[in-house]
Amino acid sequence: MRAEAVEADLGWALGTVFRGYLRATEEALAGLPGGPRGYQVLTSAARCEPTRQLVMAQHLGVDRTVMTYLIDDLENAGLVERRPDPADRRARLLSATERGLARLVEANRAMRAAEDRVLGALDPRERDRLRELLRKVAMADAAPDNPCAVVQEAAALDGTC
Amino acid sequence: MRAEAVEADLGWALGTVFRGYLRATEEALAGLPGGPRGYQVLTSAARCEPTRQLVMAQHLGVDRTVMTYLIDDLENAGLVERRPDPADRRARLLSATERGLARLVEANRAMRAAEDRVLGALDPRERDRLRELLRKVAMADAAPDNPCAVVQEAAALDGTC
DNA sequence: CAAGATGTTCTGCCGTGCAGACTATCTCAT
DNA sequence: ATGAGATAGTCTGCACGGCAGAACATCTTG
Repeated sequence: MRAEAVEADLGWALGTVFRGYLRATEEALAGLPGGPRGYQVLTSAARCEPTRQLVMAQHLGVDRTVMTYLIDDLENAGLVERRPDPADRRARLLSATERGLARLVEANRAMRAAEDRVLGALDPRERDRLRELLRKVAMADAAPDNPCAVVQEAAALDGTC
Repeated sequence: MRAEAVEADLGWALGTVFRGYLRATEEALAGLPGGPRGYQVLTSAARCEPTRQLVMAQHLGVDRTVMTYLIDDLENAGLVERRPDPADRRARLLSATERGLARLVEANRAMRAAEDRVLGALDPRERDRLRELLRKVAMADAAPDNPCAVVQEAAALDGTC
């Protein structure tokens, strides 16, 4: 016996799909500060209640120090807004501006198409399954101590703020 | 309506899972030059026929220039071997040494455990499904013009060299 | 044999993650 | 109330990896 193929390696598949995703979305997010990361920050900032920088950074897997200038760029573009938290003036609450929301709607449309292009090898049923499984793993990984995230998300999904 | 949650974003899920993978495997691959990338190179080098650097780099999504010192490190550790291709002396053929194969077997064992830890939120059936779907997307993305990769892999998997 | 293409390596630039320091603010114990 | 320690955000400096471009050896084609 020699060895197994790289294609069987989870890391290879993850990395390849991730790179494909980055490639496919870079044109969909052209002009948006921060690229995919900026898109995720903007999406998070568009939630019902404003979120603190650090909480958001941890949830998105972005370093604190990177978060600073990532938000700087988005703020300079007029897409998000930083406000001191009245309950803790050390913290800054992040929320999307009207312009940011409009830009997000536009970006969402482009992203749908890009994501479908990434998953082009799968039929619609498989795509949903893959999204679901990835999300399940990611949720468990991102918030082992924060079960309310699921509730928050459900509330956000049906649009009731 | 405000917006959808980040958790619904494919990029967020992919990134989070990918980071979780890197975190989980870094101890499994401790001491192996290049970390996950080195592991993939070593796995690829352990194939039946030696492969050219550039071909391998493209398949693994590694930059040419990075591939150079990645292989340098693995070669210095005595795990892989560079030889000029007799058919084209510009190219270098990469193959794993005996020591590299032994190290790979050891690494594979540790990686199995690490990968299962990453997918801990899924039951065995779901894990297989996720691997399968990811692999399908990755294969289509990595080799849109190289259908024989599947055959090569099948040959490698059953150990017939 | 000349001209262009290709594989590998090297150099330099940039974006990103990370560690550490610093300021402003909060919390808690006394 | 007040002082000690913790925390949010920012800034600086370092390291690693991707990327562009050049250099060199070699192959291929006319």
